Amino acid sequence: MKKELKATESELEILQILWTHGELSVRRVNELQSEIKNVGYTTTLKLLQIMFEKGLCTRQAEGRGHIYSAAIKKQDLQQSLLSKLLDSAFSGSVGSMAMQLLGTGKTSKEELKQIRNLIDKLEEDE
Amino acid sequence: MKKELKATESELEILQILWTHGELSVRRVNELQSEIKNVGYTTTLKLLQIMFEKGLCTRQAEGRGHIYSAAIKKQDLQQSLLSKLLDSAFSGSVGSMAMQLLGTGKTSKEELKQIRNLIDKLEEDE
DNA sequence: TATTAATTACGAAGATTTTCGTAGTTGAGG
DNA sequence: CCTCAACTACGAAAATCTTCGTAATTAATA
Repeated sequence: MKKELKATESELEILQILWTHGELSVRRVNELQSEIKNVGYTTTLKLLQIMFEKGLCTRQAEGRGHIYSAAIKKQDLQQSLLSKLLDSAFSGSVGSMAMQLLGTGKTSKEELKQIRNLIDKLEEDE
Repeated sequence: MKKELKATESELEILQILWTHGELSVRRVNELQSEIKNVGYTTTLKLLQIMFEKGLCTRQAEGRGHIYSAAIKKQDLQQSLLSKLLDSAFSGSVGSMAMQLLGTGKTSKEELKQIRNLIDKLEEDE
Protein backbone atom coordinates (compact mmCIF):
# COMPACT_ATOMS: atom_id res chain seq x y z
CA MET A 1 0.00 0.00 0.00
CA LYS A 2 1.25 3.45 -0.82
CA LYS A 3 2.08 5.87 1.95
CA GLU A 4 0.01 9.02 2.03
CA LEU A 5 2.42 11.89 1.77
CA LYS A 6 1.48 15.41 2.59
CA ALA A 7 3.15 18.72 3.12
CA THR A 8 1.91 22.19 3.91
CA GLU A 9 2.60 25.09 1.60
CA SER A 10 5.66 26.20 3.58
CA GLU A 11 7.01 22.71 3.82
CA LEU A 12 6.68 22.28 0.10
CA GLU A 13 8.57 25.50 -0.45
CA ILE A 14 11.47 24.19 1.58
CA LEU A 15 11.35 20.77 -0.01
CA GLN A 16 11.72 22.40 -3.41
CA ILE A 17 14.86 24.11 -2.18
CA LEU A 18 16.26 20.86 -0.80
CA TRP A 19 15.43 18.93 -3.96
CA THR A 20 17.10 21.56 -6.09
CA HIS A 21 20.21 22.17 -4.02
CA GLY A 22 20.74 18.95 -2.14
CA GLU A 23 22.21 18.98 1.36
CA LEU A 24 22.05 22.34 3.06
CA SER A 25 22.63 24.06 6.38
CA VAL A 26 19.74 25.92 7.97
CA ARG A 27 21.56 29.13 7.18
CA ARG A 28 21.75 28.26 3.52
CA VAL A 29 18.12 27.19 3.29
CA ASN A 30 17.13 30.45 4.89
CA GLU A 31 19.22 32.43 2.43
CA LEU A 32 17.66 30.67 -0.54
CA GLN A 33 14.19 31.07 0.91
CA SER A 34 14.86 34.74 1.52
CA GLU A 35 15.40 35.28 -2.18
CA ILE A 36 11.71 34.60 -2.60
CA LYS A 37 10.13 36.10 0.50
CA ASN A 38 10.96 37.72 3.80
CA VAL A 39 11.48 35.08 6.40
CA GLY A 40 13.38 35.05 9.68
CA TYR A 41 16.13 32.58 10.40
CA THR A 42 14.31 30.89 13.25
CA THR A 43 11.25 30.50 11.09
CA THR A 44 13.20 28.43 8.63
CA LEU A 45 14.84 26.55 11.47
CA LYS A 46 11.54 25.72 13.12
CA LEU A 47 10.08 24.49 9.87
CA LEU A 48 13.06 22.24 9.25
CA GLN A 49 12.75 20.86 12.78
CA ILE A 50 9.08 20.13 12.30
CA MET A 51 9.76 18.54 8.95
CA PHE A 52 12.45 16.42 10.56
CA GLU A 53 10.00 15.20 13.18
CA LYS A 54 7.46 14.38 10.49
CA GLY A 55 10.02 12.51 8.47
CA LEU A 56 10.04 14.90 5.54
CA CYS A 57 13.71 15.71 6.15
CA THR A 58 16.76 13.94 7.42
CA ARG A 59 19.70 15.68 9.01
CA GLN A 60 23.23 14.97 10.09
CA ALA A 61 25.42 16.76 12.59
CA GLU A 62 28.04 19.01 11.05
CA GLY A 63 30.19 21.07 13.38
CA ARG A 64 27.83 22.67 15.86
CA GLY A 65 24.88 22.57 13.51
CA HIS A 66 23.02 20.31 11.13
CA ILE A 67 22.89 19.61 7.44
CA TYR A 68 19.42 18.87 6.15
CA SER A 69 18.27 16.84 3.17
CA ALA A 70 14.89 15.91 1.78
CA ALA A 71 13.74 12.52 3.03
CA ILE A 72 11.05 11.93 0.46
CA LYS A 73 11.21 11.78 -3.30
CA LYS A 74 9.95 14.70 -5.26
CA GLN A 75 8.00 12.41 -7.52
CA ASP A 76 6.28 10.68 -4.63
CA LEU A 77 5.03 13.89 -3.14
CA GLN A 78 3.98 15.21 -6.52
CA GLN A 79 2.00 12.03 -7.00
CA SER A 80 0.25 12.42 -3.68
CA LEU A 81 -0.64 16.05 -4.22
CA LEU A 82 -1.82 15.32 -7.72
CA SER A 83 -3.94 12.50 -6.48
CA LYS A 84 -5.48 14.63 -3.79
CA LEU A 85 -6.37 17.42 -6.19
CA LEU A 86 -7.69 14.88 -8.65
CA ASP A 87 -10.14 13.56 -6.10
CA SER A 88 -11.13 16.80 -4.44
CA ALA A 89 -11.54 19.00 -7.50
CA PHE A 90 -11.91 16.69 -10.48
CA SER A 91 -13.93 13.86 -8.96
CA GLY A 92 -11.16 11.49 -9.84
CA SER A 93 -11.39 12.01 -13.58
CA VAL A 94 -7.88 11.93 -14.98
CA GLY A 95 -9.26 12.81 -18.37
CA SER A 96 -10.86 16.08 -17.41
CA MET A 97 -7.86 17.06 -15.33
CA ALA A 98 -5.51 16.38 -18.22
CA MET A 99 -7.72 18.30 -20.62
CA GLN A 100 -7.70 21.33 -18.39
CA LEU A 101 -4.00 21.09 -17.83
CA LEU A 102 -3.15 20.95 -21.50
CA GLY A 103 -5.77 23.52 -22.34
CA THR A 104 -3.89 26.29 -20.60
CA GLY A 105 -1.92 26.89 -23.76
CA LYS A 106 1.35 26.94 -21.86
CA THR A 107 2.57 23.67 -23.28
CA SER A 108 5.51 23.64 -25.65
CA LYS A 109 5.70 21.62 -28.82
CA GLU A 110 8.35 19.48 -27.24
CA GLU A 111 6.22 18.71 -24.24
CA LEU A 112 3.26 17.85 -26.41
CA LYS A 113 5.38 15.41 -28.38
CA GLN A 114 6.60 13.85 -25.19
CA ILE A 115 3.10 13.41 -23.88
CA ARG A 116 1.97 11.92 -27.16
CA ASN A 117 4.75 9.36 -26.90
CA LEU A 118 3.58 8.43 -23.43
CA ILE A 119 0.05 7.99 -24.69
CA ASP A 120 1.30 5.76 -27.47
CA LYS A 121 3.07 3.62 -24.94
CA LEU A 122 0.08 3.46 -22.67
CA GLU A 123 -2.19 2.38 -25.49
CA GLU A 124 0.24 -0.34 -26.52
CA ASP A 125 0.16 -1.81 -23.06
CA GLU A 126 -3.46 -2.82 -23.40
CA MET B 1 -5.93 39.59 -15.95
CA LYS B 2 -7.45 36.51 -14.45
CA LYS B 3 -8.89 36.55 -10.96
CA GLU B 4 -7.16 34.31 -8.47
CA LEU B 5 -9.74 31.93 -7.15
CA LYS B 6 -9.22 29.89 -4.05
CA ALA B 7 -11.21 27.70 -1.74
CA THR B 8 -10.38 25.70 1.36
CA GLU B 9 -10.93 21.97 1.49
CA SER B 10 -14.34 22.32 3.14
CA GLU B 11 -15.44 25.01 0.76
CA LEU B 12 -14.49 22.86 -2.18
CA GLU B 13 -16.52 20.02 -0.75
CA ILE B 14 -19.58 22.22 -0.65
CA LEU B 15 -18.95 23.71 -4.06
CA GLN B 16 -18.89 20.21 -5.51
CA ILE B 17 -22.32 19.63 -4.03
CA LEU B 18 -23.65 22.89 -5.41
CA TRP B 19 -22.18 22.27 -8.85
CA THR B 20 -23.69 18.82 -8.96
CA HIS B 21 -27.13 19.60 -7.58
CA GLY B 22 -27.70 23.23 -8.43
CA GLU B 23 -29.69 25.46 -6.10
CA LEU B 24 -30.07 24.09 -2.60
CA SER B 25 -31.30 24.99 0.86
CA VAL B 26 -28.86 24.80 3.75
CA ARG B 27 -30.79 21.80 4.98
CA ARG B 28 -30.32 20.00 1.71
CA VAL B 29 -26.63 20.82 1.45
CA ASN B 30 -26.17 19.49 4.94
CA GLU B 31 -28.00 16.28 4.10
CA LEU B 32 -25.86 15.69 1.04
CA GLN B 33 -22.71 16.52 2.94
CA SER B 34 -23.76 14.15 5.71
CA GLU B 35 -23.75 11.27 3.27
CA ILE B 36 -19.99 11.66 3.13
CA LYS B 37 -19.05 12.66 6.65
CA ASN B 38 -20.51 13.62 10.00
CA VAL B 39 -21.21 17.30 10.07
CA GLY B 40 -23.59 19.43 12.15
CA TYR B 41 -26.22 21.61 10.56
CA THR B 42 -24.74 24.85 11.82
CA THR B 43 -21.36 23.85 10.51
CA THR B 44 -22.74 23.66 7.01
CA LEU B 45 -24.65 26.87 7.55
CA LYS B 46 -21.60 28.75 8.78
CA LEU B 47 -19.55 27.58 5.85
CA LEU B 48 -22.19 28.71 3.39
CA GLN B 49 -22.35 32.11 5.09
CA ILE B 50 -18.59 32.49 4.90
CA MET B 51 -18.62 31.42 1.28
CA PHE B 52 -21.34 33.94 0.58
CA GLU B 53 -19.24 36.71 2.11
CA LYS B 54 -16.25 35.64 0.04
CA GLY B 55 -18.30 35.58 -3.11
CA LEU B 56 -18.06 31.84 -3.66
CA CYS B 57 -21.83 31.48 -3.32
CA THR B 58 -24.89 33.51 -4.08
CA ARG B 59 -28.17 33.14 -2.26
CA GLN B 60 -31.76 34.21 -2.54
CA ALA B 61 -34.47 34.42 0.07
CA GLU B 62 -36.96 31.58 0.01
CA GLY B 63 -39.62 31.47 2.70
CA ARG B 64 -37.84 32.06 5.98
CA GLY B 65 -34.53 30.72 4.68
CA HIS B 66 -32.16 30.93 1.77
CA ILE B 67 -31.36 29.01 -1.34
CA TYR B 68 -27.69 28.86 -2.19
CA SER B 69 -25.93 28.43 -5.52
CA ALA B 70 -22.31 28.36 -6.59
CA ALA B 71 -21.10 31.77 -7.72
CA ILE B 72 -18.01 30.62 -9.53
CA LYS B 73 -17.57 28.21 -12.39
CA LYS B 74 -16.25 24.79 -11.66
CA GLN B 75 -13.79 25.09 -14.51
CA ASP B 76 -12.43 28.39 -13.28
CA LEU B 77 -11.68 27.07 -9.83
CA GLN B 78 -10.19 23.90 -11.24
CA GLN B 79 -7.95 26.04 -13.38
CA SER B 80 -6.79 28.07 -10.39
CA LEU B 81 -6.10 25.06 -8.24
CA LEU B 82 -4.30 23.35 -11.07
CA SER B 83 -2.23 26.42 -11.69
CA LYS B 84 -1.30 26.72 -8.05
CA LEU B 85 -0.20 23.11 -7.79
CA LEU B 86 1.66 23.44 -11.06
CA ASP B 87 3.72 26.28 -9.67
CA SER B 88 4.21 25.05 -6.13
CA ALA B 89 4.98 21.41 -6.83
CA PHE B 90 5.98 21.16 -10.47
CA SER B 91 7.93 24.38 -10.93
CA GLY B 92 5.50 25.39 -13.63
CA SER B 93 6.30 22.51 -15.93
CA VAL B 94 3.08 21.41 -17.60
CA GLY B 95 4.95 18.59 -19.25
CA SER B 96 6.14 16.92 -16.09
CA MET B 97 2.79 17.38 -14.43
CA ALA B 98 1.00 15.80 -17.37
CA MET B 99 3.43 12.92 -17.49
CA GLN B 100 2.85 12.14 -13.84
CA LEU B 101 -0.86 12.46 -14.20
CA LEU B 102 -1.07 10.05 -17.11
CA GLY B 103 1.50 7.77 -15.56
CA THR B 104 -0.82 6.74 -12.76
CA GLY B 105 -2.26 4.07 -14.99
CA LYS B 106 -5.80 5.03 -14.12
CA THR B 107 -6.56 6.48 -17.52
CA SER B 108 -9.07 4.72 -19.75
CA LYS B 109 -8.61 4.11 -23.45
CA GLU B 110 -11.36 6.59 -24.15
CA GLU B 111 -9.69 9.29 -22.13
CA LEU B 112 -6.36 8.68 -23.80
CA LYS B 113 -7.97 9.04 -27.20
CA GLN B 114 -9.62 12.26 -26.12
CA ILE B 115 -6.35 13.68 -24.89
CA ARG B 116 -4.60 12.67 -28.07
CA ASN B 117 -7.21 14.59 -30.05
CA LEU B 118 -6.58 17.64 -27.95
CA ILE B 119 -2.86 17.37 -28.57
CA ASP B 120 -3.49 17.10 -32.30
CA LYS B 121 -5.51 20.25 -32.17
CA LEU B 122 -2.93 22.09 -30.13
CA GLU B 123 -0.16 21.15 -32.54
CA GLU B 124 -2.23 22.32 -35.47
CA ASP B 125 -2.61 25.73 -33.93
CA GLU B 126 1.07 26.50 -34.20
C1' DT C 1 -52.39 34.36 21.17
C1' DA C 2 -49.10 30.89 22.83
C1' DT C 3 -46.33 27.08 21.37
C1' DT C 4 -43.41 24.73 18.45
C1' DA C 5 -40.28 23.88 14.65
C1' DA C 6 -37.12 25.72 11.31
C1' DT C 7 -33.88 28.90 10.32
C1' DT C 8 -30.40 32.57 10.80
C1' DA C 9 -26.77 35.25 13.06
C1' DC C 10 -23.20 35.45 16.18
C1' DG C 11 -19.41 34.18 18.70
C1' DA C 12 -16.19 31.36 20.36
C1' DA C 13 -13.57 26.97 21.11
C1' DG C 14 -10.35 23.75 18.87
C1' DA C 15 -7.13 22.50 15.39
C1' DT C 16 -3.56 23.47 12.29
C1' DT C 17 -0.14 26.32 10.25
C1' DT C 18 3.12 30.10 10.27
C1' DT C 19 6.10 33.13 12.42
C1' DC C 20 9.47 34.65 15.57
C1' DG C 21 11.53 35.96 20.27
C1' DT C 22 14.36 34.32 23.96
C1' DA C 23 17.35 31.48 26.46
C1' DG C 24 20.78 28.12 26.45
C1' DT C 25 24.79 25.58 24.27
C1' DT C 26 28.99 25.16 21.96
C1' DG C 27 33.24 26.14 19.69
C1' DA C 28 36.81 29.48 18.14
C1' DG C 29 39.96 33.20 19.18
C1' DG C 30 41.96 36.37 22.22
C1' DC D 1 39.47 31.10 30.97
C1' DC D 2 36.42 34.61 28.95
C1' DT D 3 33.90 36.53 25.35
C1' DC D 4 31.61 36.52 21.08
C1' DA D 5 29.22 34.57 17.23
C1' DA D 6 26.54 30.79 15.41
C1' DC D 7 23.43 27.63 16.27
C1' DT D 8 19.63 24.88 18.53
C1' DA D 9 15.57 24.10 21.36
C1' DC D 10 11.50 25.69 23.19
C1' DG D 11 7.42 28.03 23.64
C1' DA D 12 4.11 30.92 22.39
C1' DA D 13 1.73 34.56 19.55
C1' DA D 14 -0.72 35.28 15.21
C1' DA D 15 -3.29 33.74 11.41
C1' DT D 16 -6.35 30.71 9.24
C1' DC D 17 -9.65 27.03 9.11
C1' DT D 18 -13.21 23.99 11.14
C1' DT D 19 -16.76 22.98 14.14
C1' DC D 20 -20.66 23.77 16.85
C1' DG D 21 -23.55 25.81 20.77
C1' DT D 22 -26.79 29.40 21.88
C1' DA D 23 -29.92 33.07 21.27
C1' DA D 24 -32.98 35.50 18.34
C1' DT D 25 -36.35 35.49 14.59
C1' DT D 26 -40.08 33.95 11.98
C1' DA D 27 -43.91 31.32 10.27
C1' DA D 28 -47.20 27.88 10.85
C1' DT D 29 -50.69 25.93 13.92
C1' DA D 30 -52.98 24.44 17.97
